[in-house]
Amino acid sequence: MAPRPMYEVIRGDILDQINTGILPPETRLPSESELAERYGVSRMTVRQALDSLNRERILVRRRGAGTFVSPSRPGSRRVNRLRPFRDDVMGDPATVTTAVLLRESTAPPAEVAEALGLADGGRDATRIVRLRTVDDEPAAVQESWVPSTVAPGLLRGELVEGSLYRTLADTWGVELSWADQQISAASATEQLAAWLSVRPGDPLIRANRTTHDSTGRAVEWAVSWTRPEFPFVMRLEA
Amino acid sequence: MAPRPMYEVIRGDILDQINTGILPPETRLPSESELAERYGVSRMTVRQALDSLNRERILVRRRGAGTFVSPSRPGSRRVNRLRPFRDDVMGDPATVTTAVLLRESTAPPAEVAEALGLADGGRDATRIVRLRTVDDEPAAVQESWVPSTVAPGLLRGELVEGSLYRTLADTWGVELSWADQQISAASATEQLAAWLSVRPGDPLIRANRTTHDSTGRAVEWAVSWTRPEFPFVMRLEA
DNA sequence: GAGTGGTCTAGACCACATG
DNA sequence: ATGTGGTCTAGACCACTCA
Repeated sequence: MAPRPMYEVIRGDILDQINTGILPPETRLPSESELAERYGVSRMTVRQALDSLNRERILVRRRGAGTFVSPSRPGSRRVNRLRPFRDDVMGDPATVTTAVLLRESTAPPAEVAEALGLADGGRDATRIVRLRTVDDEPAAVQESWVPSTVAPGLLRGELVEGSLYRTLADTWGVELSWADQQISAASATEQLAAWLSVRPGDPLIRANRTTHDSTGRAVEWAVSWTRPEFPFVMRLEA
Repeated sequence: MAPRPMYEVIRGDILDQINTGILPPETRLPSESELAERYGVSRMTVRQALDSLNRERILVRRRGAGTFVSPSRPGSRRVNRLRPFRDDVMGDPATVTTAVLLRESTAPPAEVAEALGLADGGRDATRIVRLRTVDDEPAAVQESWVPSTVAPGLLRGELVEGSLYRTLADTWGVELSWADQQISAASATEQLAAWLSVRPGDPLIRANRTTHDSTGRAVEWAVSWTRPEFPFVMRLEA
């Protein structure tokens, strides 16, 4: 028993036809009335499917003219989302690995302590430096700071699938909610160059962010250096 | 005559009541049937209003329970927006200037033509290279390609306040809608270094994007090089 | 003028949450 | 058991685009 609603079936059919190239970009779809007849449903049901695809910009609707496949390229992944590293990687990598380069418990530098809102008391935090590889290619080095008050014992336990976000959620019940992120550029230091298999001085994408949970508490401060071959992809909306 | 659709009227009423505090967070709204009766419309029309507010997370709907005002106040500022350069600059710069370094009409390279969806016919485009300064400091070089079919005559006219987006909107009625953007890093070439007052080889933020209008048509392909002192800031949501 | 999408109706049956 | 939202119908009139 999987009685999917008809509008989801129709939606899925259209999506398949777009992804397989049966419906190339700019193609006009059959009219609402024709689709309704073809599926044996009412026009309102067809509209539920078309409207949802229209809202996601996969289809473009023009009154009086018809419904068309959006001319945009299929790089349709949305990346302005807060989520684990591996979900942000473009394409379909076979393997995404994590190597922990360093893990220690220490007082964070002033800049980090301030971003995390750590007062004079309890300014202890866990620092984790990881190397992420994509298809055996070194892609990024990530340095994360998590206050001890958020995740006591993070120093010792295993990371769930190498993901700090998964670990915070599964082990400490931290509900990640939002992050403020800055993206810039930097030259590779000797150390970074060695880890990332580039030459010292080569350009890297530098990002830092402060991550908050659903209560608004800062739970992580992180900085990362990523090779330019692995750009940050995002969609901007008007 | 302002024949606004009824579902927009209902939507606006509810939004007003939320914003004025008449409907505080977590409050339950009247049921669909009751709202339908109150407004003298059918239930499907009420659903159009409630569904749209639900998609924006302003309302939360629970089957069998009711429709509620979302418990969290929406974050005040959205940052992942498509907008003119000066609106993206951090802080409160006194001056943001634009110098046009180059403007020509030519056939774009294959990569650009493909991104813009230009077929063999009519592959003419206008190329504009601009230097943006913030408080007299060179901040970014932007190179834009706009198909001649989108903005014929762009080669000659003035740019509205130095903004290509404003110009496209005001002069050609182009409604910008969304852009897919990639952010990476690159070393400054001799030319870029001279324009941006950095040394050749210094790291720069490299971004490229394809901008679409409300019909889904690609209207601009752009690449920019920005000094690391002017990072890209964004908010990530879970 | 013919066809399209945008809006709307007045019903219906269902799955689900709550008392 | 009652009421809620989720899905769906078989019509209708309108504004708009395009030939």
